[in-house]
Amino acid sequence: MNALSLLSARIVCRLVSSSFIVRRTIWNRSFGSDDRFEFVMEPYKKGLERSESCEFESLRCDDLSVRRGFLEDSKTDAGKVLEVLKQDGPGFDTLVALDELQLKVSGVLVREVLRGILRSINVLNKTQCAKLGYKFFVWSGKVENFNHTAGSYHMIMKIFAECEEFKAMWRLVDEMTEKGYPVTARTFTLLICTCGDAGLARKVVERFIKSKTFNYRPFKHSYNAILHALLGIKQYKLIEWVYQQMLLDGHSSDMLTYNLLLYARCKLGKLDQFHRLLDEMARNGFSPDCHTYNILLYVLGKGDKPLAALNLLNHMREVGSDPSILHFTTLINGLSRAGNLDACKYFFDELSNNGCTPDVVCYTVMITSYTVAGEHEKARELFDEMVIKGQLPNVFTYNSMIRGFCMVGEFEEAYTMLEEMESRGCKPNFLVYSTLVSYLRNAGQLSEAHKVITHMVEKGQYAHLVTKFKGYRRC
DNA sequence: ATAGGGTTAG
Repeated sequence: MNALSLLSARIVCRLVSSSFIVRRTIWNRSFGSDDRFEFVMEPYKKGLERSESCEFESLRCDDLSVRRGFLEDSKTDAGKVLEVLKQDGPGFDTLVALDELQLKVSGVLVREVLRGILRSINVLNKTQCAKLGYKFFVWSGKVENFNHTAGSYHMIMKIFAECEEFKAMWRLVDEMTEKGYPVTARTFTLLICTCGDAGLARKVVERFIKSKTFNYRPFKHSYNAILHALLGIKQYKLIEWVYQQMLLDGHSSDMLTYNLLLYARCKLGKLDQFHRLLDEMARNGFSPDCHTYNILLYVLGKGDKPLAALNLLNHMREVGSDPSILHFTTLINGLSRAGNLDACKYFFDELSNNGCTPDVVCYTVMITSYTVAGEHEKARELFDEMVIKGQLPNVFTYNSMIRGFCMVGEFEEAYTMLEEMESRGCKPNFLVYSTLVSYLRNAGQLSEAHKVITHMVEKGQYAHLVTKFKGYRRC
């Protein structure tokens, strides 16, 4: 019995049995809140304490403190540069002022300055940010004993992308090529992300495929590199097109190509084509590997076929490809999308019997499963449990919890969660704010929604994304 | 060494 025949077996089964459910240890809320805070802060502190706690290794300690000093100096210098750039305008010679700072220009300094500019971009200052960024980029590139890296090219390209200076991005790619910098998947991704229409995106792909300077390592050929980059930015439809180009160009698929295509087709929901490719793969003598199994588990989960998934897991063990925590997480995620919470719970309990330990991703997926199934209290319990077990919630976890509180209308608790993540050094991303704002708006709490946006902008974050809130109106 | 698991709401 192989995986392919298992998959085509249309076994529909829901595992609804409370006997599978092991009662979890529940966070004892009588712990003082300070205990809890300390507990959670611990892992974040670890990273900070490393340089202080190595007094017995004086050599390492010196290295680290020198390095830290250099980083801090670079940040201070970057601040000075940004101050100078702010004064740019008629009657102020920015380039002379930059020279007068007499700074030691380093890669770190350039990165910090460009990062600073990137952070400050908003709707109103785009043109100015692009101009200043480029002015600094050119200036620093001329400093003696300093050369830009491909990384700094990518940063200025990112600034141009945010400022919608697309032609300037292309000029930079030409410049990179002329000067012999490696044009990589990162360069490709930056360009493709700014393509509003499919036609333009195809042109970018064509240019990279034909390019003789495209550095597509570690992949065997540029097609796989491009397919992989497209998967990373969820451009599934383009993946199909690139795949067709690849075949027209006379390349044959390898294991990576098949897996990338399978992934794209399952994300597009094209299951017929998915199965066709799976058959073709088998015909060409390729056996499913751990990546393929992962995709298959997702498909079985999303198709609400827990029994078939169970069989596939057994099959994996038989062929010596033991399922890992990744496989269980993928499966639970799929089952959650199918709305089969009982099966999610079953496999979440089952993974420990398979030598796996749930990590932050797995807990987050399970918390999300409870949340979308409307079992917010269970989600809260699991959140507490993961903290006890030493798994550090991240921005995905917090977003899921915040969404849960919003769904049950507990906005005060959602704000508390937001404050908590901020105080623990977990920086909210745009999506976290977007979640809060959407739910507040839908609940008719417009002024509260506005407060969240103001809070976000005051934090100095994502000002350029304000217009991307759903139903945004200037008010 | 090199590819693999998780986000809105509509």
